Amino acid sequence: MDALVEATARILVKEGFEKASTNRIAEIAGVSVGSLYQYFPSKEALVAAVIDRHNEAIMNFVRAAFAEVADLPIEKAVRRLVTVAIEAHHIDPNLHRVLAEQIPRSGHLAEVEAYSHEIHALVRTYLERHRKEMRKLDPALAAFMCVSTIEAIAHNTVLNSAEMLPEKMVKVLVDETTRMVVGYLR
Amino acid sequence: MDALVEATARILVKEGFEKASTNRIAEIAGVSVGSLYQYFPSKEALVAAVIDRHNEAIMNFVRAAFAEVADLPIEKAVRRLVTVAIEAHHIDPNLHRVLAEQIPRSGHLAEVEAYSHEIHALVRTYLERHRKEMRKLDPALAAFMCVSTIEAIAHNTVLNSAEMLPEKMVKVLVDETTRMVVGYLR
Amino acid sequence: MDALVEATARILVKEGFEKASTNRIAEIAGVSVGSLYQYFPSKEALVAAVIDRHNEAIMNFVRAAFAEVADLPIEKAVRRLVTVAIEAHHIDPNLHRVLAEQIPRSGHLAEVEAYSHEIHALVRTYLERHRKEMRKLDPALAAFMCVSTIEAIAHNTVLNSAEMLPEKMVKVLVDETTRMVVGYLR
Amino acid sequence: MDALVEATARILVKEGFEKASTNRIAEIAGVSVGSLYQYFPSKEALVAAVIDRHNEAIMNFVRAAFAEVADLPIEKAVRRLVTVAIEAHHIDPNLHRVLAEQIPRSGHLAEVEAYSHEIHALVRTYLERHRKEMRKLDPALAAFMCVSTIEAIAHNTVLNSAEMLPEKMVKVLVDETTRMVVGYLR
DNA sequence: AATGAATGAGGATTCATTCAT
DNA sequence: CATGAATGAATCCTCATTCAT
Repeated sequence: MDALVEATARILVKEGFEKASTNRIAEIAGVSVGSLYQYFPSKEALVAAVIDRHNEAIMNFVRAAFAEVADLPIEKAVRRLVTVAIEAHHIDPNLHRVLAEQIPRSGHLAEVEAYSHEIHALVRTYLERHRKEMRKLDPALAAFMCVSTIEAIAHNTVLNSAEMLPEKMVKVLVDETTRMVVGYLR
Repeated sequence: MDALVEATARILVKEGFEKASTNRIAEIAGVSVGSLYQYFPSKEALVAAVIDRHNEAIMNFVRAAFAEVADLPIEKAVRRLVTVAIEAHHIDPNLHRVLAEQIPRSGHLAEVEAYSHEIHALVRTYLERHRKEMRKLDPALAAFMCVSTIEAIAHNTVLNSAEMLPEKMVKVLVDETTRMVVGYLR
Repeated sequence: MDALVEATARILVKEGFEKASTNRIAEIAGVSVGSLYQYFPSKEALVAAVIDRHNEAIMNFVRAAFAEVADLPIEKAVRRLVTVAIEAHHIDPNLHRVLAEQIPRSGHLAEVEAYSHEIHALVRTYLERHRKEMRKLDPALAAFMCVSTIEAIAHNTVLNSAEMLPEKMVKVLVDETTRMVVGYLR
Repeated sequence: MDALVEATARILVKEGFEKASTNRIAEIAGVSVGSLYQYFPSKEALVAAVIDRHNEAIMNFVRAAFAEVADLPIEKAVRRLVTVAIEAHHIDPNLHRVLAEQIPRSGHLAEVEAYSHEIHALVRTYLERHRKEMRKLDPALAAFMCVSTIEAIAHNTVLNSAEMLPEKMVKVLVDETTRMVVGYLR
C-alpha cells in the first residue's frame, strides 16, 4: 500500500521517529494495523520502503543529470551536478533529515550504500571519460573527493542554510562549489 | 557522576541506542537507577552529557589546532587543520557514529550547533587574518565551504573508508584535501 | 471440505496448535479463508472435526475388535483388546498427542466423553456376557478398571515408550497387561 | 513473588489458559505487569513455576508415602500407595487438569518427566527390596505397569468420577486397584 | 460458491521514572 | 544520599472473523 509509505514518511517528518508507531501509521494511512502487516512484514520494512522511495526519487534526478552531462566539459558538468545535488536535497528536506538519522540504526545501511556506490561509480566513469581535461589523478580517489564535497555542501546548504548562511545564495554556492571542484580536478 | 556518562557512552557504542535503558546504564555504572536520577533529571540529559563530553574532547583538539595555526600560511594551516579533523574523528569513531545518529532526535541539535558555530567562527577569523594570501572572497561563505568540505572528507574517511577507499591513504587524502581547499581559497 | 480437516490435522501435528491459524489452515488446504468459513463456522468447529475424525478412526478399530472378541474367553479377548488398544494408539500418535492436549481446552470434552462411554459400555457388555468365567464383580466398576488400565498402558507405551521402556517390548507388554487384567477379573 | 504464582494458578483454573494474560495475572496478583516481569522473565516461566509448585506438592505426598511403605509387605504397601495417589490427585484437581493440558505445549515436559522418572525409580526400588514376596519379574517393566495403572485409575477417579462412576466409592476403588496390582505382582 | 483484503481487539513485553525505605 | 521494587503507558505484532466483489 502506497498510502502506508506515504503516511510513514509524513509521520516521520511531522512527529519524529519515536511517535511513528505502527498503529499510528496505520491510522494516518486510513487503514487498520492488520492491513499494514498484510503489506509490510515489520515496522522496519516500512521504514525501508520509505528510505527506498526517497533514494529512488533522488537517484532519478542524479541518473538523469549524469546522462545529460556525460559529454559536457568539466566546468559545465560540475556546475550541473552541483545544481542537481542541491535540487535533489530539496525533494523533501525534512524527510531527508529524518532518514539520515534513522538509516544507520535501522539496518538499512546496506541499501543506502548501494546508492552511494552507484554515485561514486557514475562520477568515476565521468572522470575517466574526461581525463584529458584534468591533471593526472586516481579516478576512485577523485570520485571520493568530489562526491564528499558536493554532497556535504548540498546537504548543509539545504538542511542548515537558515542557521549558517545568508539565504538565497544558491547561485553563489553553486559557483563556489563548482570553482572548488573544478579547481581541484584541473 | 562521571561513571554514568562513561557507562552511557560505553553502552551506546557497544549495544546501540535501543539497548541503552536507564536501568542498564545504572547497572553498568555500578549504581542504582535512583542514583542516576539524582544526578541526571532524565535519560535525555544523560545523552546530552555524553554528547557534550565528546564534543568538548573534539573541540579541545580543534581549538588547539587553530591556536597553533593562527599565524601559519594557508597551505600549512589547511594541511594541519585537515589532519586534525581526521584525528578528531578518530577520538572515538564508534561513539561519534552513534551520536551523529542520536543528536538530531535527541533534541540536542542546539548544543551541537553551538560547536558548529564556533568552528565556523574560528575558520572565519583565520581567513580574515590571512585574506592577503587569498583571492577576494566572502569570509562567511568561504568558511562554510571549507568547513563543509573538510568535515565531510574527514567524516567519510574515518567512518566509511573501508567501504569506499583503499586503506592507509590518509596521507594522500590530507594532500588532496589540502590541495582542494587551498586551490579554492587562492 | 475434507481437505480442510486434513490440513488442520497436518498443521496441528507438524507445527503445533499455536501455529494453526485459520489463514494458515486455509492456505495449506489450498482454499481461501472465506471458503473455510463457508464450511466451518469457527476454528473450534474445525478442530472438533479433526477430533471426531480421529476418534472415529480409533473407534472403528475398537468396535471391530469387540465384535471379533464377543464370544472369546476372557484370556483371548483381553489379549486381543490390549493389542488393539496399542494398535489404535499407533494410528497417528502425534495427532493423538496434540489432540489429547487440545481436547480439554477446546470444549469438545463432551464429544470425547461419548466415545469413552461407548467403550465402557462395550467392555461392560462383554463382561456381563462372560460373567461365568470371572469372580463376582460389579460390571461398571470392572469396566472402569479395565478400560483405565489398558488405555493407560497403551497410551504410555506408544507416546512415551522411548523414554520409559526398553523398545520392542510390545509383545511382552501385551502379555503383562493381559496377565494383570485377567488376573484381576478372575 | 508467590502471589504471582498463586494468581496464575487461580486464573488457569477459573478462566482457562487462554484468558491467562500476563496483564490479567498481574492484576489478580495485585501488582503491575512490570513487577511480574521483574520476577519472571516470561509468561512461560510463570507457568513453569506453577507446574513446579504443583508437582512438588504432589511429590511431597508421594515421597513420604514411599518412606512410610518401604518395609511394608506388598499388600499393605500397594494399598497405601493407591490411597496416596488418589489423595495426591485431590490436592488441586482442577489445576491438575489444566496443567495436564498445558504441560506438553509449554515445553515443560522435561521437568515433568523428571518427576515421572523419580516415581518409577521409587517403585522399582520398592519392588527390588520386596522381590521375595513376588513372582519373578523385570523390575523396570513391573514399575511401568504399576505406575501406569495406579496413576490412570487415580487420575480417572478424581478427574472424571462424576461422569463415570458412582460417587464415594473411593474405598472400593482402592480395594480393587490394590487387588489388581497385587494380583499382578504375585 | 469462492475469494482474500480488511478489521481491530488483544497479547506479551519493555522501560523511563518515582518514592518509600 | 542511595537503593531498587514498583509502576503502567506504550509498543509491535497476531489472528479469528467478516464482507464486498
